[in-house]
This record gives sequence, structure tokens and C-alpha cells, in this order.
Amino acid sequence: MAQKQQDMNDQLKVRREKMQELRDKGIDPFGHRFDRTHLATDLHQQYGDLEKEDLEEKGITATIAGRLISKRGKGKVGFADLKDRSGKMQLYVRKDEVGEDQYAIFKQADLGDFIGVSGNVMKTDMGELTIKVESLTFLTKALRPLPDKFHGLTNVEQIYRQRYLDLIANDDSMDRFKKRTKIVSAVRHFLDDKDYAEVETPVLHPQAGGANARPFITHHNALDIDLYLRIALELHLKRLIVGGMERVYEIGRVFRNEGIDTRHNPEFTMLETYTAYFDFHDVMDETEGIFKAAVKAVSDDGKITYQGTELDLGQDFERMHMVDAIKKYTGIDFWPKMSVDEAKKLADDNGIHYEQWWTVGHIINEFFEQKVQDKLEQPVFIYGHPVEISPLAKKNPDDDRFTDRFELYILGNEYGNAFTELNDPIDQRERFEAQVAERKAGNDEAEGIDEDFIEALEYGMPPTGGLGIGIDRLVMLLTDAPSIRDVLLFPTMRPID
RNA sequence: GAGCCGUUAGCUCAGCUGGUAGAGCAUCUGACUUUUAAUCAGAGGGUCGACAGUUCGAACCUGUCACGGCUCACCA
Repeated sequence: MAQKQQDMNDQLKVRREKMQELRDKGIDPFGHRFDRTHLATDLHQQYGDLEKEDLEEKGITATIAGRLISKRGKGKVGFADLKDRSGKMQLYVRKDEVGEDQYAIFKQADLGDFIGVSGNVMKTDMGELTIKVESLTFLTKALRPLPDKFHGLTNVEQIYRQRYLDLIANDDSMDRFKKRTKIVSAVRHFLDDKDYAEVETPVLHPQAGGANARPFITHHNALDIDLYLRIALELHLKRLIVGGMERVYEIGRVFRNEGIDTRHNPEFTMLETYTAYFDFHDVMDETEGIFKAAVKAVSDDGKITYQGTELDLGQDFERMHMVDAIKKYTGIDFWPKMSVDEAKKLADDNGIHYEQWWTVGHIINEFFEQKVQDKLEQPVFIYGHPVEISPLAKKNPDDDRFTDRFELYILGNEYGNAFTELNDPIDQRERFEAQVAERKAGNDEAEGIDEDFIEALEYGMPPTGGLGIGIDRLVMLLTDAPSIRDVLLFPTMRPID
């Protein structure tokens, strides 16, 4: 504590002194409940268009509260801006109006303090809607100064670590997070309207499955077992389809123990939906509906700009088989059946790197990722992924090398992953076993066998279409955010000590 | 994990070839009764990310470390 005192700079000292002065005057520097009649935006909407004289005649009074974000003193009169969750309102404080004591409190107030005011709604000579303060209530003292009122907060590290400062100082950041809320809400409404049930399934799993990813491991003391933080929602939601819920979705946090960069955070939010009696074509329609509903939350005409590229999410999304896409962009045709050696030769000839344990499907996928993916700009559904990389998808009935699976690509990035779900428990067991074999062959992100899930399938899961969408990346796209950290209120950071 | 860049006052940033630290906002004192990044006059405020080294002398040069950013690799 003594150490802390020494560390205090002039700003912190002055504000603590002012806090004590308030106490000496009998004012609680960390005040109490306060009734407002309006938000700042209410006043602008209701009275912003009225003329100065009309307002005067009407004699409207209002009570608002918020954080003091700027102050312009002029001797016995002062102006200030108060900010609440809706926006800003200018205050006009006159000594002859509020009296000696309250004017002193106003003069002493620092940027960052919270106050409540009552007074007449008026317009200044400059035409700005303003509250002419009649009484002022001190609500909360800020003991630390706010970031620069003009430049805002630009220190990226501080923006992420102290998001509250970013939200106070940078309006566009606040707007982006409000948009995130609207987008998620729009997605919920879309699904709720189609009679989907929103559910919550366990985050702690005895075994991590439903995706290829390294999990976080934790320990339960009472049971004395290791548990994994979920890497996907998939396997529990499908159990609910077995249970007869028919249409379910979950918007939930998943955790993957992998690197951090502009597109990856160790914890992120996934939407997964499962619909009984759908196949992947129906899920494409559903996905398109979700995207169009989400875009509507931020753009009226379905057009957005992401990092300089214009995108039209209002149009019909293109649909293309993965093998056709490879053919279109490279001229190489993977439709004819070929041996692993033939595929590897094609890879060698085209500078495609592969692991020894790979089979034809892995190589096809690699061709797509290396040669095609980056070229996809406008929204396109790529479908028909090889069975080797799709352990949970149903095989295509006409060609069992491929699955009834699709991914949605926009600007070279994947925004959704979906398939006709595998509901054959015997096939499912074989796919899990193939994954176990992959793990032994060197893929340390392959899944294990989830016996409990297979048992559920044995009771019968109706034909089902499933979908996964990374909500954070969707929000990035729709808010033109270059980094996933810009759409996460509190991104994962290394602790400082 | 690799490469590049950054870290200076509460915030935003300057700081030349190495000579001992500056501005704007914020803060303090004073003036000012319709201001708009209010203005004017004055004042205070720094472990230059940390540690070590080179040097008569280091914010600046060298090394190590910490934290962050970008790119690549890995990864949905």
C-alpha cells in the first residue's frame, strides 16, 4: 500500500484529493441510484429538429446521467458533454442557475466522472441541443484519467487488455460490439422462427470430438478424471436429434489449444444447427438464410465491404463441387478414379506437398486448399469433400469417394461447414477407427472413438443435415474487422507480471 | 516456432551523428456568462519496457529478457 502511494502520479493524487473534498462536503463520491427521464439519443430524436425558439416556448425538462467526457469552462459558465449508452448530450451549466455549491462541484469534476443532471432542453446559438442544468448530482468519481479525448486510445495492447477504455474512448469499437450483438440476435431470430430449439450442452467432455483440433485438458477433483474442454458442439447436438428434438441449435464457446493470430483465438463462438430430414442441399438454403438475416443487421441492401473488397451477400450464393472447382482453376481432373501413386505424382508435378500416410482424398483436398481457395471471392458453396477428411459426413450415394458435405467460402476464407450427417453407426465406427489409425500414423489432431455416441446412433438417428458457422469470423466479415481480436471483447492475452 | 517492427509523461506522439528529455491533450493556479479538440497567462509531472555491456558520457550503440503488432509456418 505504501508502495502504491509512492507510485501515484500527479493525476491520481489530485483525483483522490478531490474525492476527499467531496466526502468533506457530505457528498458520496461513489453515489447511489438515479432516475433518468431520458437517454441522450431520446432527446436528440424528439427535440433535435425543433428551432431554438420553439424549444424555449415548450419548456421541456429532462433528467439524464452519464460519464463526463469533455468540458469547456468559461468562468461563471461552463459546457460539458455527458455520454450515456445511447450517445452524447451537451450540458450548459451556469453559476447563477445552479448556485455556488453545485457550480463548485461541476468545476471540480474531472473527465471520467459520472454525474446526473436535470434541466431545460434548449438550443445554443450554434444550434446544438443542450440541457441547461438546474440541478446536478454527483454520482461516481473516476480516480484515473481517461485516454486522450481527441486521439482516443490507439495503443493496441491496451485496447485488448483494457477493453473498457477502448469502449469509452473509441466509438467505432463500441459500435462494432453493438453490431455483434445485433448479428447474433438476428441469427437467433432466424432459427427460432423456423422452430429450432436453442439448447446448451456440456463444455466439459470426457473425450474431445466433433472436429480435428488439439483440446485443452483440465481435471475434475471429485471424480478424479481428466476432462477436455469441447472443441465442437456436434456430438451432443446429434444425440439430441436421436432424442427426437428434430431441430436444435447451440451458440456456444469452444476451445482449441492452438496458435493465436488474426483469425484464431483459443476460445471462440460456434453456431451449430442440426435439422432432421434435411440433406446438405437443404442446409445450403438454411445457411444462405442465416447469412442474409445476419447481413440485414448491418446493411440494408446486403452489400458490404471487407478490407476494401465489395461483396454482395444479397445475391444467390454459387454452388460448385470441389473436384469441378479444382478443374476450373487448375485444369486438373480428379473425377476419374486413380491410385494413391497416381495422385501423388500429380501432387509432385504441381508442387503440392503431402505426408506419406495421405490417400487420394487428402491430396484432392490439398489441391483445393493450395490452388483454389484463395481465388474464391464472392460467396460460394464448395461441396463434395473427400471422405478421408470428413469423418462425420455421410458418403455420397453415387460416388463413395466423396461426402455430402459443403463449406461456404467468401474472400478465400471458410465461413461455414456442413454436411448430411452420417447416421449409420457401423460406418461411423469405421470412420472413427480410420481416425485412430491416422493418429497412429502421425496426425495428432485426429479424433478417438466415442463409444457413447455410436451407441446413441444405434438407437437410430433420422437423416439429418448439420451446419457449423464460426460466429466471430462472421462478425469480422460483417463489421470489416481485420483481426478476430477486434470482435472479441476480451481476447486471450499473455498475462503480465 | 521463424523473420521484421514497436515499447519515451495519464493519453497521442517528437527526440538529428551518443552530450543527460520535449510538444499537444489531460492535471494544477489565475482570467473569461452560448462554448465545440473553447481561448489566454503561468506551473507541476519521466526508473525513456527490464537487466547487463561498450563509452568520459547511452532514450539513442551491442547483447539477453519481457510484452505487443504484422508476415510466414502450424491450425478451421
